[in-house]
Amino acid sequence: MAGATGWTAELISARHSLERSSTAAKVADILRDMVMEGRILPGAKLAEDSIADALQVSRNTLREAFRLLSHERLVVHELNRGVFVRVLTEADVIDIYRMRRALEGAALQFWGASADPGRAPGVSHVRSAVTLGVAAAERGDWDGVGTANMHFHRSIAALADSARIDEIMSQLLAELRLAFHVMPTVRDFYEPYLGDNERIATLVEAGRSQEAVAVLLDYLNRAEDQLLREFASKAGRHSAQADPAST
Amino acid sequence: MAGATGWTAELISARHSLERSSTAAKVADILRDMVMEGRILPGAKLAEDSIADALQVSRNTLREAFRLLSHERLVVHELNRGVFVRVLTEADVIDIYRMRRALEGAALQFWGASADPGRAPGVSHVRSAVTLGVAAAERGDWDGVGTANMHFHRSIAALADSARIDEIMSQLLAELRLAFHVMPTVRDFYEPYLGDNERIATLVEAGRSQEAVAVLLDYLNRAEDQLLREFASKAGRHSAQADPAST
DNA sequence: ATTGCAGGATCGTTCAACAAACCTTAGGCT
DNA sequence: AGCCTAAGGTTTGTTGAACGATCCTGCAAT
Repeated sequence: MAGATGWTAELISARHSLERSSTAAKVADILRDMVMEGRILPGAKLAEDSIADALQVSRNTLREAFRLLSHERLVVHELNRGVFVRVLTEADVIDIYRMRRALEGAALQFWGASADPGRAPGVSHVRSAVTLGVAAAERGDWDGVGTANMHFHRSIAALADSARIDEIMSQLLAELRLAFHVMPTVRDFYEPYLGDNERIATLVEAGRSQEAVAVLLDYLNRAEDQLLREFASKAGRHSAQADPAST
Repeated sequence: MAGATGWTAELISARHSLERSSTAAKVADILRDMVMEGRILPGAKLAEDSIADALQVSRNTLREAFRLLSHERLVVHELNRGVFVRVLTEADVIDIYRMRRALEGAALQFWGASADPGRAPGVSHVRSAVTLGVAAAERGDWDGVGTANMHFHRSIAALADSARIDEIMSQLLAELRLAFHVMPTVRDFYEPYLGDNERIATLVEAGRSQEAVAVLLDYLNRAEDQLLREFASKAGRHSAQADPAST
């Protein structure tokens, strides 16, 4: 680009590529991607032998990768039975949204109030996530809207400026993606909330954090309800033929 | 139907007693206790060979135990260098207290408001933690006061009634115990806060959650400051001659 | 329809081995 | 002396094989 400074910046951004990582971490990366993309569905068993064979790693290393993923709650480990892709229950969804209310709400209320321009960088990230989502919606890219929505909520939590909160937040959103597999189409899920995000961003920029919290909590309530409704309807569909009384 | 369901319910409550655990988990338990009691100090290296030899387990299972502990942030794993007992930095303390403000504050504000007796159980736990602390203080058991204080804050977070929040909270308090090793005596740390806990409990019982949040946040500020001061004085003692600018 | 009992499959754990990365130490150079 | 380099020993990362323990499946028996 410009010159010498462009060099170093480029190098820094490429630094992660030479951050060595154990093969267990790489294996975990591969499996995580497949789970998140829905190529391995919740409830599926991850057999040690077949996966170790397919990836050409030893069972011991694969087991270390499993530990990493179970720590992220993407898989569950049952003693002597193996590991399975996590199946979210209604209780999980309720719990996750309860935590989101706590983290995002607190971030907005305690740290979103600083209206002075000195702490604007965090707020500007919120705004850019909103515009990103609007742009994606305008070109009909509902997958992009979903990604932007995640950015939005992560930027809300990031107002607290805490590495731990950021990490937990990413983990919660990753978990939720397991639940999104029950959604028939992502559009129905994300479309209603574009306006909410915009309103929250505006309120934060105006320093009216109390009102922003109110909108956020209302948003979380509706999103949670929608997910739970989808869960209930799916459960109904499944137990219909599992009912043994009709033989 | 009434009789049969009573049976199974009782069985479910006793189910945990036959929950077997892997040897890796047992090894992690042993090491966790030693770290928490200060028998292994922060910064110490946990060599695989010697520990595996002492505990009579294979290196592989020991490494699985290490994963568990590093997930709890009690040890850190450096690639090709080994695992070390976590050394908390000032930045860590700041971050942990930021998270505590978010979780405990949100729990108190969003879920502590329910003054109806129907949701009293959670509030009663807060109260009993307070009386436990007072009793310990009266008999001079300052270790007991510390334990009661942890119970108190865990019961505050438990108002949210979320398994995830409970887990994170326990983890944060466990991490903080690593920092407490810098405190000369625990009494100086806990004594000033007995009154705060009592006041918070009373406010919660009265349904005045907004005021309770204020007291709690003030408490967290002071506790954080005290810890950071202790950190600074210790660092000063260590690097006194490393700073050539001041005379 | 439930119970009891093989047989096979999978997991938990150990062991021994080797390559790779790290740390220490001894020389060699200016 | 002080600094760089190279050799050697030590510890970690990963593998492959092995064996007991546990779980699952199918079939026979009541």
